[in-house]
Amino acid sequence: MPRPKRKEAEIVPQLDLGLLNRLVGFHLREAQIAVFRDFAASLGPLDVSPVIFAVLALIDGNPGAKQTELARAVRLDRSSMVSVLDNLERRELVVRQAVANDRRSNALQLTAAGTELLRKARRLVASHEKRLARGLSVAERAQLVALLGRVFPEHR
Amino acid sequence: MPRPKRKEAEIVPQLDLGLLNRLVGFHLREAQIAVFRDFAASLGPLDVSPVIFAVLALIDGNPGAKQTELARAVRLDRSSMVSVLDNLERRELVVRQAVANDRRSNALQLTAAGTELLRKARRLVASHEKRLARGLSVAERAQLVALLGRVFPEHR
DNA sequence: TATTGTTATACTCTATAACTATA
DNA sequence: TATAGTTATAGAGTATAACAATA
Repeated sequence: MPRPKRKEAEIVPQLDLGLLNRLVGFHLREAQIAVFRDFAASLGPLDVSPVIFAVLALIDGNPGAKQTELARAVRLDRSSMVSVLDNLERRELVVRQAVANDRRSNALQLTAAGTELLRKARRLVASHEKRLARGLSVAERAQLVALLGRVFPEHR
Repeated sequence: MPRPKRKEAEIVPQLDLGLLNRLVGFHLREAQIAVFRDFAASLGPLDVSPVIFAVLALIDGNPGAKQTELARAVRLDRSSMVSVLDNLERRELVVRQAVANDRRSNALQLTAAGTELLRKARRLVASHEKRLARGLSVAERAQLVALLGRVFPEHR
């Protein structure tokens, strides 16, 4: 059986990254671009972005949460959260419910469809996470999470 | 001397992050937002974004680099690199030079002003990096960089 | 045919400021 | 006065598709 012809090792000239190679910020951006693209490829068909996934998961874990609380948790401005929730409500995944004591606030709840979509999304996110950390052991992945959590802790 | 009145410990209700807390992608986004904001606060006055800094540093370390090579190195589309370089050329930080053998390509070079701006930017980036990793030891910071470099290695 | 740079275009994401209704 | 949600608006950043010049 003949050895399969080896594909030409396309020599793509790579630039010297120099000092960039030592910067946390640079690698953070690189990693985030790759992760975001894989996330989009995997969850895009469900029309679920990272922010939407986070919002659905947060409402699920904190039923009755207010818009401003959600906004703070995902680091968006209150006004930006409005369009996210408009989107989710239009898709009948979330409802804004009236709050008894405070007629200014909305209490957010998942609909049955929202819960169901979240269930599907969670499965896709789980395999996405597995993919992105394919080269890391379980301990290394946990350590990456821990180290990331210590970047600008004063901003949390 | 009277003990200074302690500031009220503002009790801000925090949502339960649930499974988000275990996701690399979630923490990556959190960290990047914080890092980007500090970068902008520090280098915004110089009108230097992360991409612009990377491009200046890359041209400095790879004089004569072509636009497409730069685009690949910072993970932008060729067409997006055009506006970045239009910006830098308008500010007389970079010049597009003709290439002898290939009349399709441009060879990028820093001007004296570009070199000088990069020098200032490097100093600001150095203190920015120090700030973001304030809570990490030197070894931990290096490990964070190493771990980030192993996220989606197949995309590099 | 393939590559380099370019243009026109459009889209996504997000913030700011000002408004309203409540508290 | 302060807060919750909203609206109108604008800006940054990026990609896609099509094109001309050149290889």
